[in-house]
Order: sequence, then structure tokens, then C-alpha cells
Amino acid sequence: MSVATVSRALRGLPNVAASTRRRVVEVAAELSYAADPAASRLAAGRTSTVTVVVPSLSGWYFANIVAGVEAVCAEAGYDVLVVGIGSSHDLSRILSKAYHLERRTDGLVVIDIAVSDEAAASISARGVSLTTVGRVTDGVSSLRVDNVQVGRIAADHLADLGHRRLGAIGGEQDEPLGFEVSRLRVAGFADALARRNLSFDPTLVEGGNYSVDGGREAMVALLDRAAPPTAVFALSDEMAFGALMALNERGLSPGRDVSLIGVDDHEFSRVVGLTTIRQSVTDHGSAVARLLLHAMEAIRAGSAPPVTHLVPPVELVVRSTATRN
Amino acid sequence: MSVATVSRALRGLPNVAASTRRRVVEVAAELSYAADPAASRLAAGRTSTVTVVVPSLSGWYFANIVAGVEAVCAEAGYDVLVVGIGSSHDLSRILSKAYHLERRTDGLVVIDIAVSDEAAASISARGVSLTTVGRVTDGVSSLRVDNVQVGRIAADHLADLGHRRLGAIGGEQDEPLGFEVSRLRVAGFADALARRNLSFDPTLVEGGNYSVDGGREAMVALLDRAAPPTAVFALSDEMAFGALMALNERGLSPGRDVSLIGVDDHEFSRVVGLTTIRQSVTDHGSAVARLLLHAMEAIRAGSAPPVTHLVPPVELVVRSTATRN
DNA sequence: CTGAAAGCGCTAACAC
DNA sequence: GTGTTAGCGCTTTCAG
Repeated sequence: MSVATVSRALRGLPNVAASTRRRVVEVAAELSYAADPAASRLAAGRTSTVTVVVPSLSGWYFANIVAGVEAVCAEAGYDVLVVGIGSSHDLSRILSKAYHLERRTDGLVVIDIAVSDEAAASISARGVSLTTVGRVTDGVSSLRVDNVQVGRIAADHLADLGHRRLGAIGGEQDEPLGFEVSRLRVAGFADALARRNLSFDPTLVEGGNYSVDGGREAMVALLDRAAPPTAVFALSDEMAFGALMALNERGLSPGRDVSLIGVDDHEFSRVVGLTTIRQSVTDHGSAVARLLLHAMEAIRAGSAPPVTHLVPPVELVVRSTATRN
Repeated sequence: MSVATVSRALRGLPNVAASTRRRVVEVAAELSYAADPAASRLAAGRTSTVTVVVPSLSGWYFANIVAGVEAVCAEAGYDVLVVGIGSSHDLSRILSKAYHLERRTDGLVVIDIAVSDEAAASISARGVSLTTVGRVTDGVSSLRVDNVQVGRIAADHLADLGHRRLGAIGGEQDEPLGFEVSRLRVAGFADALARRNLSFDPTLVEGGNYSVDGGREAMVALLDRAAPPTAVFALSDEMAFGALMALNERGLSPGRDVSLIGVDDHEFSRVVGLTTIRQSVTDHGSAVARLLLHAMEAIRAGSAPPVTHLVPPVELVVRSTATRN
């Protein structure tokens, strides 16, 4: 029996007699033989590897997305490569010709990092599939929550509770990784207030850098205003935790003195009774990985990959940090 | 100029005239040429890839270790592959002959998963370097905190505060991934108490599964005892957070009614004032990655890889959840 | 110090 | 359906 037949049989290609295939598979199992990945990569150009590009791995949000991606890709037989692009702000490193992206990976999931149309085109030209989370690029499958709606939900809840002087803790002036998330959430927040003819003072938005410390400092800054807000919208739970610290340090009680709402429904939100807007981050990771798997399958079959934009729901979770004014 | 010379020049091998090398490097930069990773893998057997094997990616501890590993490996020019072992309890999948471990990776960092002597031997026989975190195997470089000491620090602190009836929240009866961590911490805890002639009631240890929910349930179970402990040692901060929830639910105040100490110094510990024992997890990841880099370098140079066991320090961080009895 | 040539272990045309 | 034969793009002897 020739190597070619074995190769075909093992990969489920057509033009192999059922009986032949059966025997090959059987013997392969017996010998626990499988194709050398390095060799098939070189010969076929297929890597059986998926690459996740994240700004950082520490941080609840990214870690959970990656966990979701890893779980489904591993299940599907792909290796998963993790690339942290730290503060480099873009994808240029892995797009450089010398990096040989297409020799390293079959698919890319890019998390909360802007992918320009040119970058997407270049990736696709190399035969690499692409999906994004948190940001959308024309013609590439993506997953993102409706951040405008997130902002609206926060504003509506706070306004329903009778709050009129509202603040927010969000991204920095200099958005490090192109988090347009902050902009959208704040826009939704302001919009919902406007619809109610409530005013929103944009100077009551403090940068919180999506970290506990940043949230703490932002809350301190807000409390130091001449007229501090009676309620604040933290754009992530981690920043809300920092805000809680700041309140505690001043002897203020969340809910009683200042209302607070976050976003994420982090495991610890329950611990401190944080009212928040839930998103199921690990599920987002799994979902976007499945999108990628489909795209790679299509490419392998020679058809155009489907373009799907997933917008998973978010949900208000009422706990005790936001109360009637 | 022949391909062989270029190959040698670019990889810094000897037997290349300085002038030749200079020109090659120059032209390569100009063309942004670099060797195709798939091809060099096949030809040289070197992958320039490091694999991190973790029980899970969600969870603060693992995510941070991986972050540390990724940062230094990427810096050193290695791709980093992440393999979640989930509940499979061991490394068998990646050790199977068919997986071709040595064709996928140059080095392995295995986190909190038992590596038997045979497994280590098999890995090393394939020319793959190995380092571990949290557990140690003979002859393989590792990093772990002194978990016995962690337990002692907790016990000493609580005993110093006058507590005499102590409980602990730790691993499960059926240790899922071979966390001997729990055993060691509890052993150190009991030992420190014994040295002070204080008794430790082993039935006051409840499994908490290293999760918030698990910690909560464990604390509930402890509170339901006929004689509940006045202080409890949670073997991780995440479990301590769950314990805090349980206390809140019963209207009990941490510190005042029941003292609590954790382990990790999670970002969130400051938020709730959790007294804890700090370990710098991301640094652990970086440190173990450097160990691996050295080992791989040695292997490449044909020398025996050095075996180093790092035991980074831990540190008591006094906050407000543990107070005088 | 440099070049020629033989693989690394597969996959993909192309014949049969 | 199956076998044969070129490569995939490097690295690595081995001559020179």
C-alpha cells in the first residue's frame, strides 16, 4: 500500500475504497501513527493551529475569552497559539512578511484590537481566516455586545432610580488599544439620558483604564468634584471594584451614599453586591471560535467564508450598589 | 551565494566570513526575509515554540501565570501554545506518540499538574525541555512556593490574634488535578498550631474547589457546625471571597464575627480588605519561562540542562478580615 | 569559508 | 481506486 493511499485514507479524502480505509485506520490506531504535523504543514500549507491575539492575558475579560476560544479549538483538533500584543497597538508584527503568518496559523481571532481593512485584506490574501471580538471590520465575522445598549441600560436603571447627576468611569483619553468600547458605552449612556431630557455632564467621565486601581482613582476624582455625582456608571466591574474601594476609604456606602453600576458580572460582583450588566465572556470566546472554525472549513472547501456578526445579549443584574436616590 | 551560506549566516553559525554575514543580514532585512518556520521545523526539528499546559485558563491564578510565561517567551522569539488539560487529569494526550510533541514544541511548562518520572523521562527523551510550576518532579526545573510555610504563616497570624478554634477551606477530597497544594498548606497550618500546643480539628476543613462558589459553600458548612471556628484559613483568595459572601448572607461581619485569611493577594483582596498571603503569580510565570529558556539553550548547545528549583517568597499582607479574638 | 546535494515526512498531481 | 513522482523550503553533511 502506498503512502499516498494512507495519506488519503487518514484524512478522509475521496477516492479510497471503504475497505482500504478501514484497514488503514485500524493499523494506524494500532501503531498510534499520525502524520507528522511539521511535515504536513510544509507540504500542505495547513497548520491546524489557531492564533488568539490579545492585548493582555492578565485581566478577567481577556483570560475568559481566551479560555472559551481554547476550549472549542482544542476540541476541534487545533493547537492554539496565544499572542499578546501588549502596547504595540497593532498587528504589524504578525503581519510582517517575515513572520510568515500563513505558515504558523490557519486562523486568527483578534480581541479588542482594531483591524484595518488593509490588514484584513492582507490576512485573507494569505489564506488565513479571521474573526474579531469587540470590534468589527467590514467583511470579517465578528462578535461584540451592543455597547451603546450597555450604556443605555446603565443610564435607564440609574435614572429610574431617580438619579439626576451621573458620572462615568471609563477608558483613557489616550485609548491604548483602540478600545472604542468606552466611547460607545458612554455614548449610549448619554443618549438614554438625553431621551429622558436629563442632562449629562461629560466632564463627569473619568478614565479608569479598565483596572481596579484606575477605577479607584477615577472615583476619587469624581468624589472630589464640587458637585459629585449621586450615581456612577463604571464601564467594567473591575473598575467598579476600585470605585468601591474609594468609597470605603471615604467612609461612604455604595448604594446609600453613591450608587454604582458596572459591566461584566465578574464572579466577585456577587461578593460585593455590585449591580451590573452581565455579559457571558467565556461563551463569547467559544462562539467566536466556532465562527472561525466555519470560516476555515469554508476556505478549505474552496468556498467563500460566511460573514456573520454575532451580537450576544447583555442583561441587567440588580444587586445592592445602585439604589433609589 | 548559496542557500547554505545564507542559512548559516542568518542563524549565527560559525564558519561564515564576517563580511559575508553582514551582507546577508543586510539584504535579508531589506527583503524582510526570514526562514519559513514550517520548513525549518521539518528540516531542523526545532520549533521555536513553547507550550504551556494548564488545567484551565479562566481563574486568576492560571491566567496570570500564563501571562508571565507568554511575555518572556514571546520576547525571546518563541510562539506560545496553550493547552488546557481540563479534567483529563494528566498529560497522556500530549505524550501519545501520535501527538508528535517534539514536532510541535521545544519546551513545556506544566502548571499544577503532576508529571510522573516516566512522563518526564519520555518528554526529555524526545528532546523537549520541561519545567513545572506548583509541583516538582525529580530532575526537572521547577518553581513553587513553600506551601507548608504558607500554611504556617496563616496559622501563626491567626493564633497570634488569639484564635483557638480554627477552620480551613481548601481542596476537595477527590483532588481533581492533583493539587497537592491543599495538602501542604493544611499540613503547614496544622503543624504551626501543634508547635504552639494548639489543637487543630481536621474535621474543620471544608473543600472549596478553589472557586468563589466553593468557598461560599464551605463557609456555610463551617458556620453550620455546632461549634463554628472563630477564624478560617481559605487556601486561596477566590475561596475567601466566597467565604465573605457567606458571612454577609448571615449578617456576620468578617473580622468582627469570624476572622478570615486568604492566599494570593488577588487585585480584589484590597477591595474587601482581605488579609492574605501574597504570591506574585505573574512573576512566577516569567521566572519559570526563563528557566525553560535556559534549559532549551543548553539542549541546543548539547550540554545537560541545568536543574533549578525556585522557591519564591510569600508575604503576609495584613488587612481587616482577621482581627483579635 | 563556501557550494552541491541529499534529505526532513508529508501532500498533490498525474498516471495507471 | 491506487501507485508514482515531484516538490514544500529549509538544514546539514560532505566536498572543495
